[in-house]
Amino acid sequence: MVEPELDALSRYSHLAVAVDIVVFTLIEGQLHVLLVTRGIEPFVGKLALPGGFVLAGEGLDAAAIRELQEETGLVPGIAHVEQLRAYGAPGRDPRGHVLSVAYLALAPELPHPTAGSDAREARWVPVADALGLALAFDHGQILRDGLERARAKLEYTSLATAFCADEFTVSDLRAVYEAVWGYPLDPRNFHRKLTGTPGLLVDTGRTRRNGQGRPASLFRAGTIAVLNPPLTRDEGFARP
Amino acid sequence: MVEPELDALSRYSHLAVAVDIVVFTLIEGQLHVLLVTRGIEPFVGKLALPGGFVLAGEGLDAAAIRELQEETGLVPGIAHVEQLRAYGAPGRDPRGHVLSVAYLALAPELPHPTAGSDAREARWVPVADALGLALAFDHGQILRDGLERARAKLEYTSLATAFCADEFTVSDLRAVYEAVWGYPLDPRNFHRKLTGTPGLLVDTGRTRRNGQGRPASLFRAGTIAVLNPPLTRDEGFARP
DNA sequence: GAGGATTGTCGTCAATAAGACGATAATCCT
DNA sequence: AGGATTATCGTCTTATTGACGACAATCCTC
Repeated sequence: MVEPELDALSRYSHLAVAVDIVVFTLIEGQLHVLLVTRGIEPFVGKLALPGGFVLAGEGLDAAAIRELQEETGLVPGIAHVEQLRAYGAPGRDPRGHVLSVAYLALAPELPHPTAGSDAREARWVPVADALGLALAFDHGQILRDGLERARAKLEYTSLATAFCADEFTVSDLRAVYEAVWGYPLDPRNFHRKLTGTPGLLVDTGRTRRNGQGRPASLFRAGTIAVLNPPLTRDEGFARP
Repeated sequence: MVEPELDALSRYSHLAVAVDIVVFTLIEGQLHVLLVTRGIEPFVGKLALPGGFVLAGEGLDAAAIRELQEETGLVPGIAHVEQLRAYGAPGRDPRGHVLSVAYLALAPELPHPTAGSDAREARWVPVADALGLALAFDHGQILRDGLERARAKLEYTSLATAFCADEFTVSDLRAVYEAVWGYPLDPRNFHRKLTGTPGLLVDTGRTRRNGQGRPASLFRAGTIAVLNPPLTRDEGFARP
């Protein structure tokens, strides 16, 4: 195709660009996703992923982080944020052609679970429930893609630590895996694998009492971000 | 943020949206990427990835496939095409804010390697060379991301077959892995792994003579698209 | 404060898969 | 015919996993 003149760029600006964010966190051992109730058309009253339009001159990552902060009050640096992919089917927004760049964010359990800075109500919904709801736009698909990305990256990265506080126990980590993958793991083999990967966990030397049972050693994330060989999950066992 | 009125969508259309495609193919056992020489500003004369602006009402995948067809004459269905990710840093295009959705395409060796339908010259460049060139825009980064995606997906999918013709030998497949990963694999272990994964390859019963040596059995791709367990690559061995 | 319940950690054993590499098969070349 | 070349099968060793026993260190209850 022929490219535009220098000043004719706006001839090709027929798409609005938005970001939508799949924010996961763990609440009482259960995986939750942040959803907002839409206050305006289209899809008034329906649940949707938090998001909004990219502002002029704003980068995509910046827009995602800004929206995340507006919806949750999350300070950048606490959560892990990465781009998922772009969704641009022509009919996905009834108002017109809107391209959405979806992001995946993982956060530790937050002190204030809900804090909407604008009119929309935001709340944490168990992922198992959210998957059964009819979300606005193609947000159901985006949620499924985000969940699959999170599940896959737990296999071969240290991403699970993004769900944990600065210091955590091996059981904390295992709870993350069990919540995201949806089935229980053997505590002994999990412990062997995670502590046996050099550079993954750094032992603080201290322990933490969890109500009952023997106190667990406290770790913080090490420098290694890649698990090689990976921690394979049992395909076909994930709870929908 | 506050959302626009129904008819105010254009207030948020300040980005132009383009697609850029990383097309890989194998030519004489070497991995090549399709690059075009830019005919207009900015970056006149520089090499860039093929791509162009998304047309009004056009989906992203459709735009990528259209551009791919315009540049290479590739018929949809022959090549594997998947979205890579979106690139939207404000300064990546000197003309203004342009969001690019990058795609990765893998094609078997084509009869007509170069066929530009417009003024730009397109040609296959060995990836080893392309990585050392200063490409236009952030296309160097996109190329590196595309290469990493291809390398990673060979590990756990049957994607290598996308580089091969309809029928192929185990050696053909191994040549794909060696070209993409950049180092040699043991023919015996590779053969055992690939033929030992049920459902991955379907034996046609026929063989093919390759100049010298014993004729090789001809296979076609089976129904299994995921390798479990994966074929792990040797990290830190890849040739740049 | 003794015993049981609970949770964390270490160890053992068998099954599986991968890396190294010998050996044979089926072709081409000279 | 003999050597070179490529394909395929087999063997051995080692690394990793999955299943599960055993012990350690705490809490709870009587």
